[in-house]
Amino acid sequence: MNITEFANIAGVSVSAVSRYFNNGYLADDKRDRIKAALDKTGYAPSYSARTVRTKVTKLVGVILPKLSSESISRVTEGISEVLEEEGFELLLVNTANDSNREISSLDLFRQNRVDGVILLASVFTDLHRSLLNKMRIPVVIVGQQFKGFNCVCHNDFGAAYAMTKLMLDKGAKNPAFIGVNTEDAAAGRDRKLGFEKAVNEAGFAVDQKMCEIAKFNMDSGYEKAKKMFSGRKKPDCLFCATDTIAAGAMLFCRENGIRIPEDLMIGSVGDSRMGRVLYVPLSSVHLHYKTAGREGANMLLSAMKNGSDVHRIMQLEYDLIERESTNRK
Amino acid sequence: MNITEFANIAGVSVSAVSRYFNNGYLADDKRDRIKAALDKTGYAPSYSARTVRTKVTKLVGVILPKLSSESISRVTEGISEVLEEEGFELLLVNTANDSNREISSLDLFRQNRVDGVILLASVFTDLHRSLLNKMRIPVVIVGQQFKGFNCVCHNDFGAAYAMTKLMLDKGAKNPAFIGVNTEDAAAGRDRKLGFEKAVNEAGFAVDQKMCEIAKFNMDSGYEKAKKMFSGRKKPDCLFCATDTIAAGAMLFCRENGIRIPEDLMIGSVGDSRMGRVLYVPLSSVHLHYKTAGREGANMLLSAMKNGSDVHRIMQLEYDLIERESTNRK
DNA sequence: CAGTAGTGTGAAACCGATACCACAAGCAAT
DNA sequence: ATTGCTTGTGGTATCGGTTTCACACTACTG
Repeated sequence: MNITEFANIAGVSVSAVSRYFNNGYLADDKRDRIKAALDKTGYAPSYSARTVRTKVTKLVGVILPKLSSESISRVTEGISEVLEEEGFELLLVNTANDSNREISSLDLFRQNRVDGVILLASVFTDLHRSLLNKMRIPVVIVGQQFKGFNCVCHNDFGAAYAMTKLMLDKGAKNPAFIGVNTEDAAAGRDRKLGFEKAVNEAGFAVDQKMCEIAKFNMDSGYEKAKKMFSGRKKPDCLFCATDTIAAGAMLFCRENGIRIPEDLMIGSVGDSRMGRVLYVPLSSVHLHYKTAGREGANMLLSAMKNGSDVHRIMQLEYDLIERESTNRK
Repeated sequence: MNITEFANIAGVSVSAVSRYFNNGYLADDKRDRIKAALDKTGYAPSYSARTVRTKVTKLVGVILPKLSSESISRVTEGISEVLEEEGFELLLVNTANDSNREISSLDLFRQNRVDGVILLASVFTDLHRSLLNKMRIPVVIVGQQFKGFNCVCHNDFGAAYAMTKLMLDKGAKNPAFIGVNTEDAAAGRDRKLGFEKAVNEAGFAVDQKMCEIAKFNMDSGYEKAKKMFSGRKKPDCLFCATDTIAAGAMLFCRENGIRIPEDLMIGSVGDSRMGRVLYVPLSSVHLHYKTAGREGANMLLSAMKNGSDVHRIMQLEYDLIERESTNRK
């Protein structure tokens, strides 16, 4: 059923039906007739036909590296809360950490498929920059700081610094580090830098032999902890870039009789739900993921409304959460 | 830029451009000219215009109750893997456990917005049934069994039965239960029934005073465990409908000196990542969430292709995972 | 009472694509 | 020589809406 057929059934003109769904220049009797016919037929106008004319899709593209991650799904939840409130729907693309997929979906969105894009990516390249510059619709990047674009990010540096400092203040002398790929500027590079700054400020030199790079999963955390403890020098505090990595490292400690926090303090970033219930409750740094999603969505909304070319960067702060794993003395 | 303008720039007819993007009846020289013009102009055809004519959106609507749940995000990941492979994109609606939102988004999808729908809902009502019957596009339900519709579900009954039986076989005599709302036929009702069957088979009567209904979160699990242990009769084994609830219950046990598994065995369903690293590693039942997503997507794909009216129900099996929390004797 | 602002109307143009059409050329099989 | 099949072609109708337009009718305002 299309608008013409429906208009005939309702006994009004096509224009009247269109006006019914849009502005209000319509007499009450026609409004009633249309409402009645609507109940009877269940007619609903076609989104795509409308979009052809208006160029408005009421869709926002969300590009993310994976779905089954607590931090990412919290961000997404924040995004969806705000956007659904405003009548937008989410076109989700899971790139599975594949950079090509990121590029190709940005390219897809470049067409009149969505009104705006929210991008959660971990690694940004020049290719990203040139593609993002070509976008004719607003884009907001969440979780990373990428100069010249709208961003909502966390204070990853500060978070890592604060957690490392906490452990050093408690008397640790041999700090160790398990991070992630430093091409990831937020979770990789900045958290490493924050760790290093705290170590240096405490009067120590960063021993790169005590620094490992892991993947974003538990097994990798386990393996890196194993490697670290196989050396001669034993660390007495360990900073992990994510809770998941820390959980893996803890697993190794438990199996090998390394007591936490007596022999080794452990702290990380992310404050995931599991932290509370680990065999030693994990000190972590809470990042406001959901807020980041909400703010990113708000930023996008205002960019879509005003079409402004001004780019804003918003950095969210953190909360240090102390639990048993750093509770020495 | 539209197809006409682009065709002029490329020096070919509008039809030629359309054919370039669709079927292949096109001479090589024109193909080359179009390719060159494409590089120069960056033209891309409009999806909505195409959809008006073809009625194909290449979009699948996914309705889910929340995003930040490990099981749901694993299902979604499975869905996205299969559908993106086939060139479909996901239109995600997060209903935040709001049944009205479920209804309204089904209604939205009823229009020509998507080619098919995957529905992850926990509670099904008659309203759902009537609305689903009105859908003119294929729908697949994942995680629940709803007669008369395409479903991919888990053996929730069997999973709960197996876990409870495991604990009873180890000698437990006072089984307790913390479940979820039984309006949720899968995680609520079936897991309760599975528990009850195992208890009855072991020669005990189910004591409804030892059965609590919790929400899907850790704090709720904690509270219900507290309530349960405040009574005179103390359970010696506890089945929880989800790992998260079990984790909350464990938290209570730890705080109150209840030893696991010596005083209380605990087992649950879901096999989430945290189970391995809880202070007592948690026995659980692995459900194939990601596979459910993949199979649901496959089912939808074939329904969209064949437009078949035959409804299939696929039930996935489970794997019992034994860890410390049930390791008595 | 003229002027004008606001409300209301349906026909027709328009949005940007694809499907259909009639027709042509090349080639192999009858 | 005729036929049938495949490949290739551009013009145009069509998809299902919205926006524009010219015009009509009221209700104020000065």
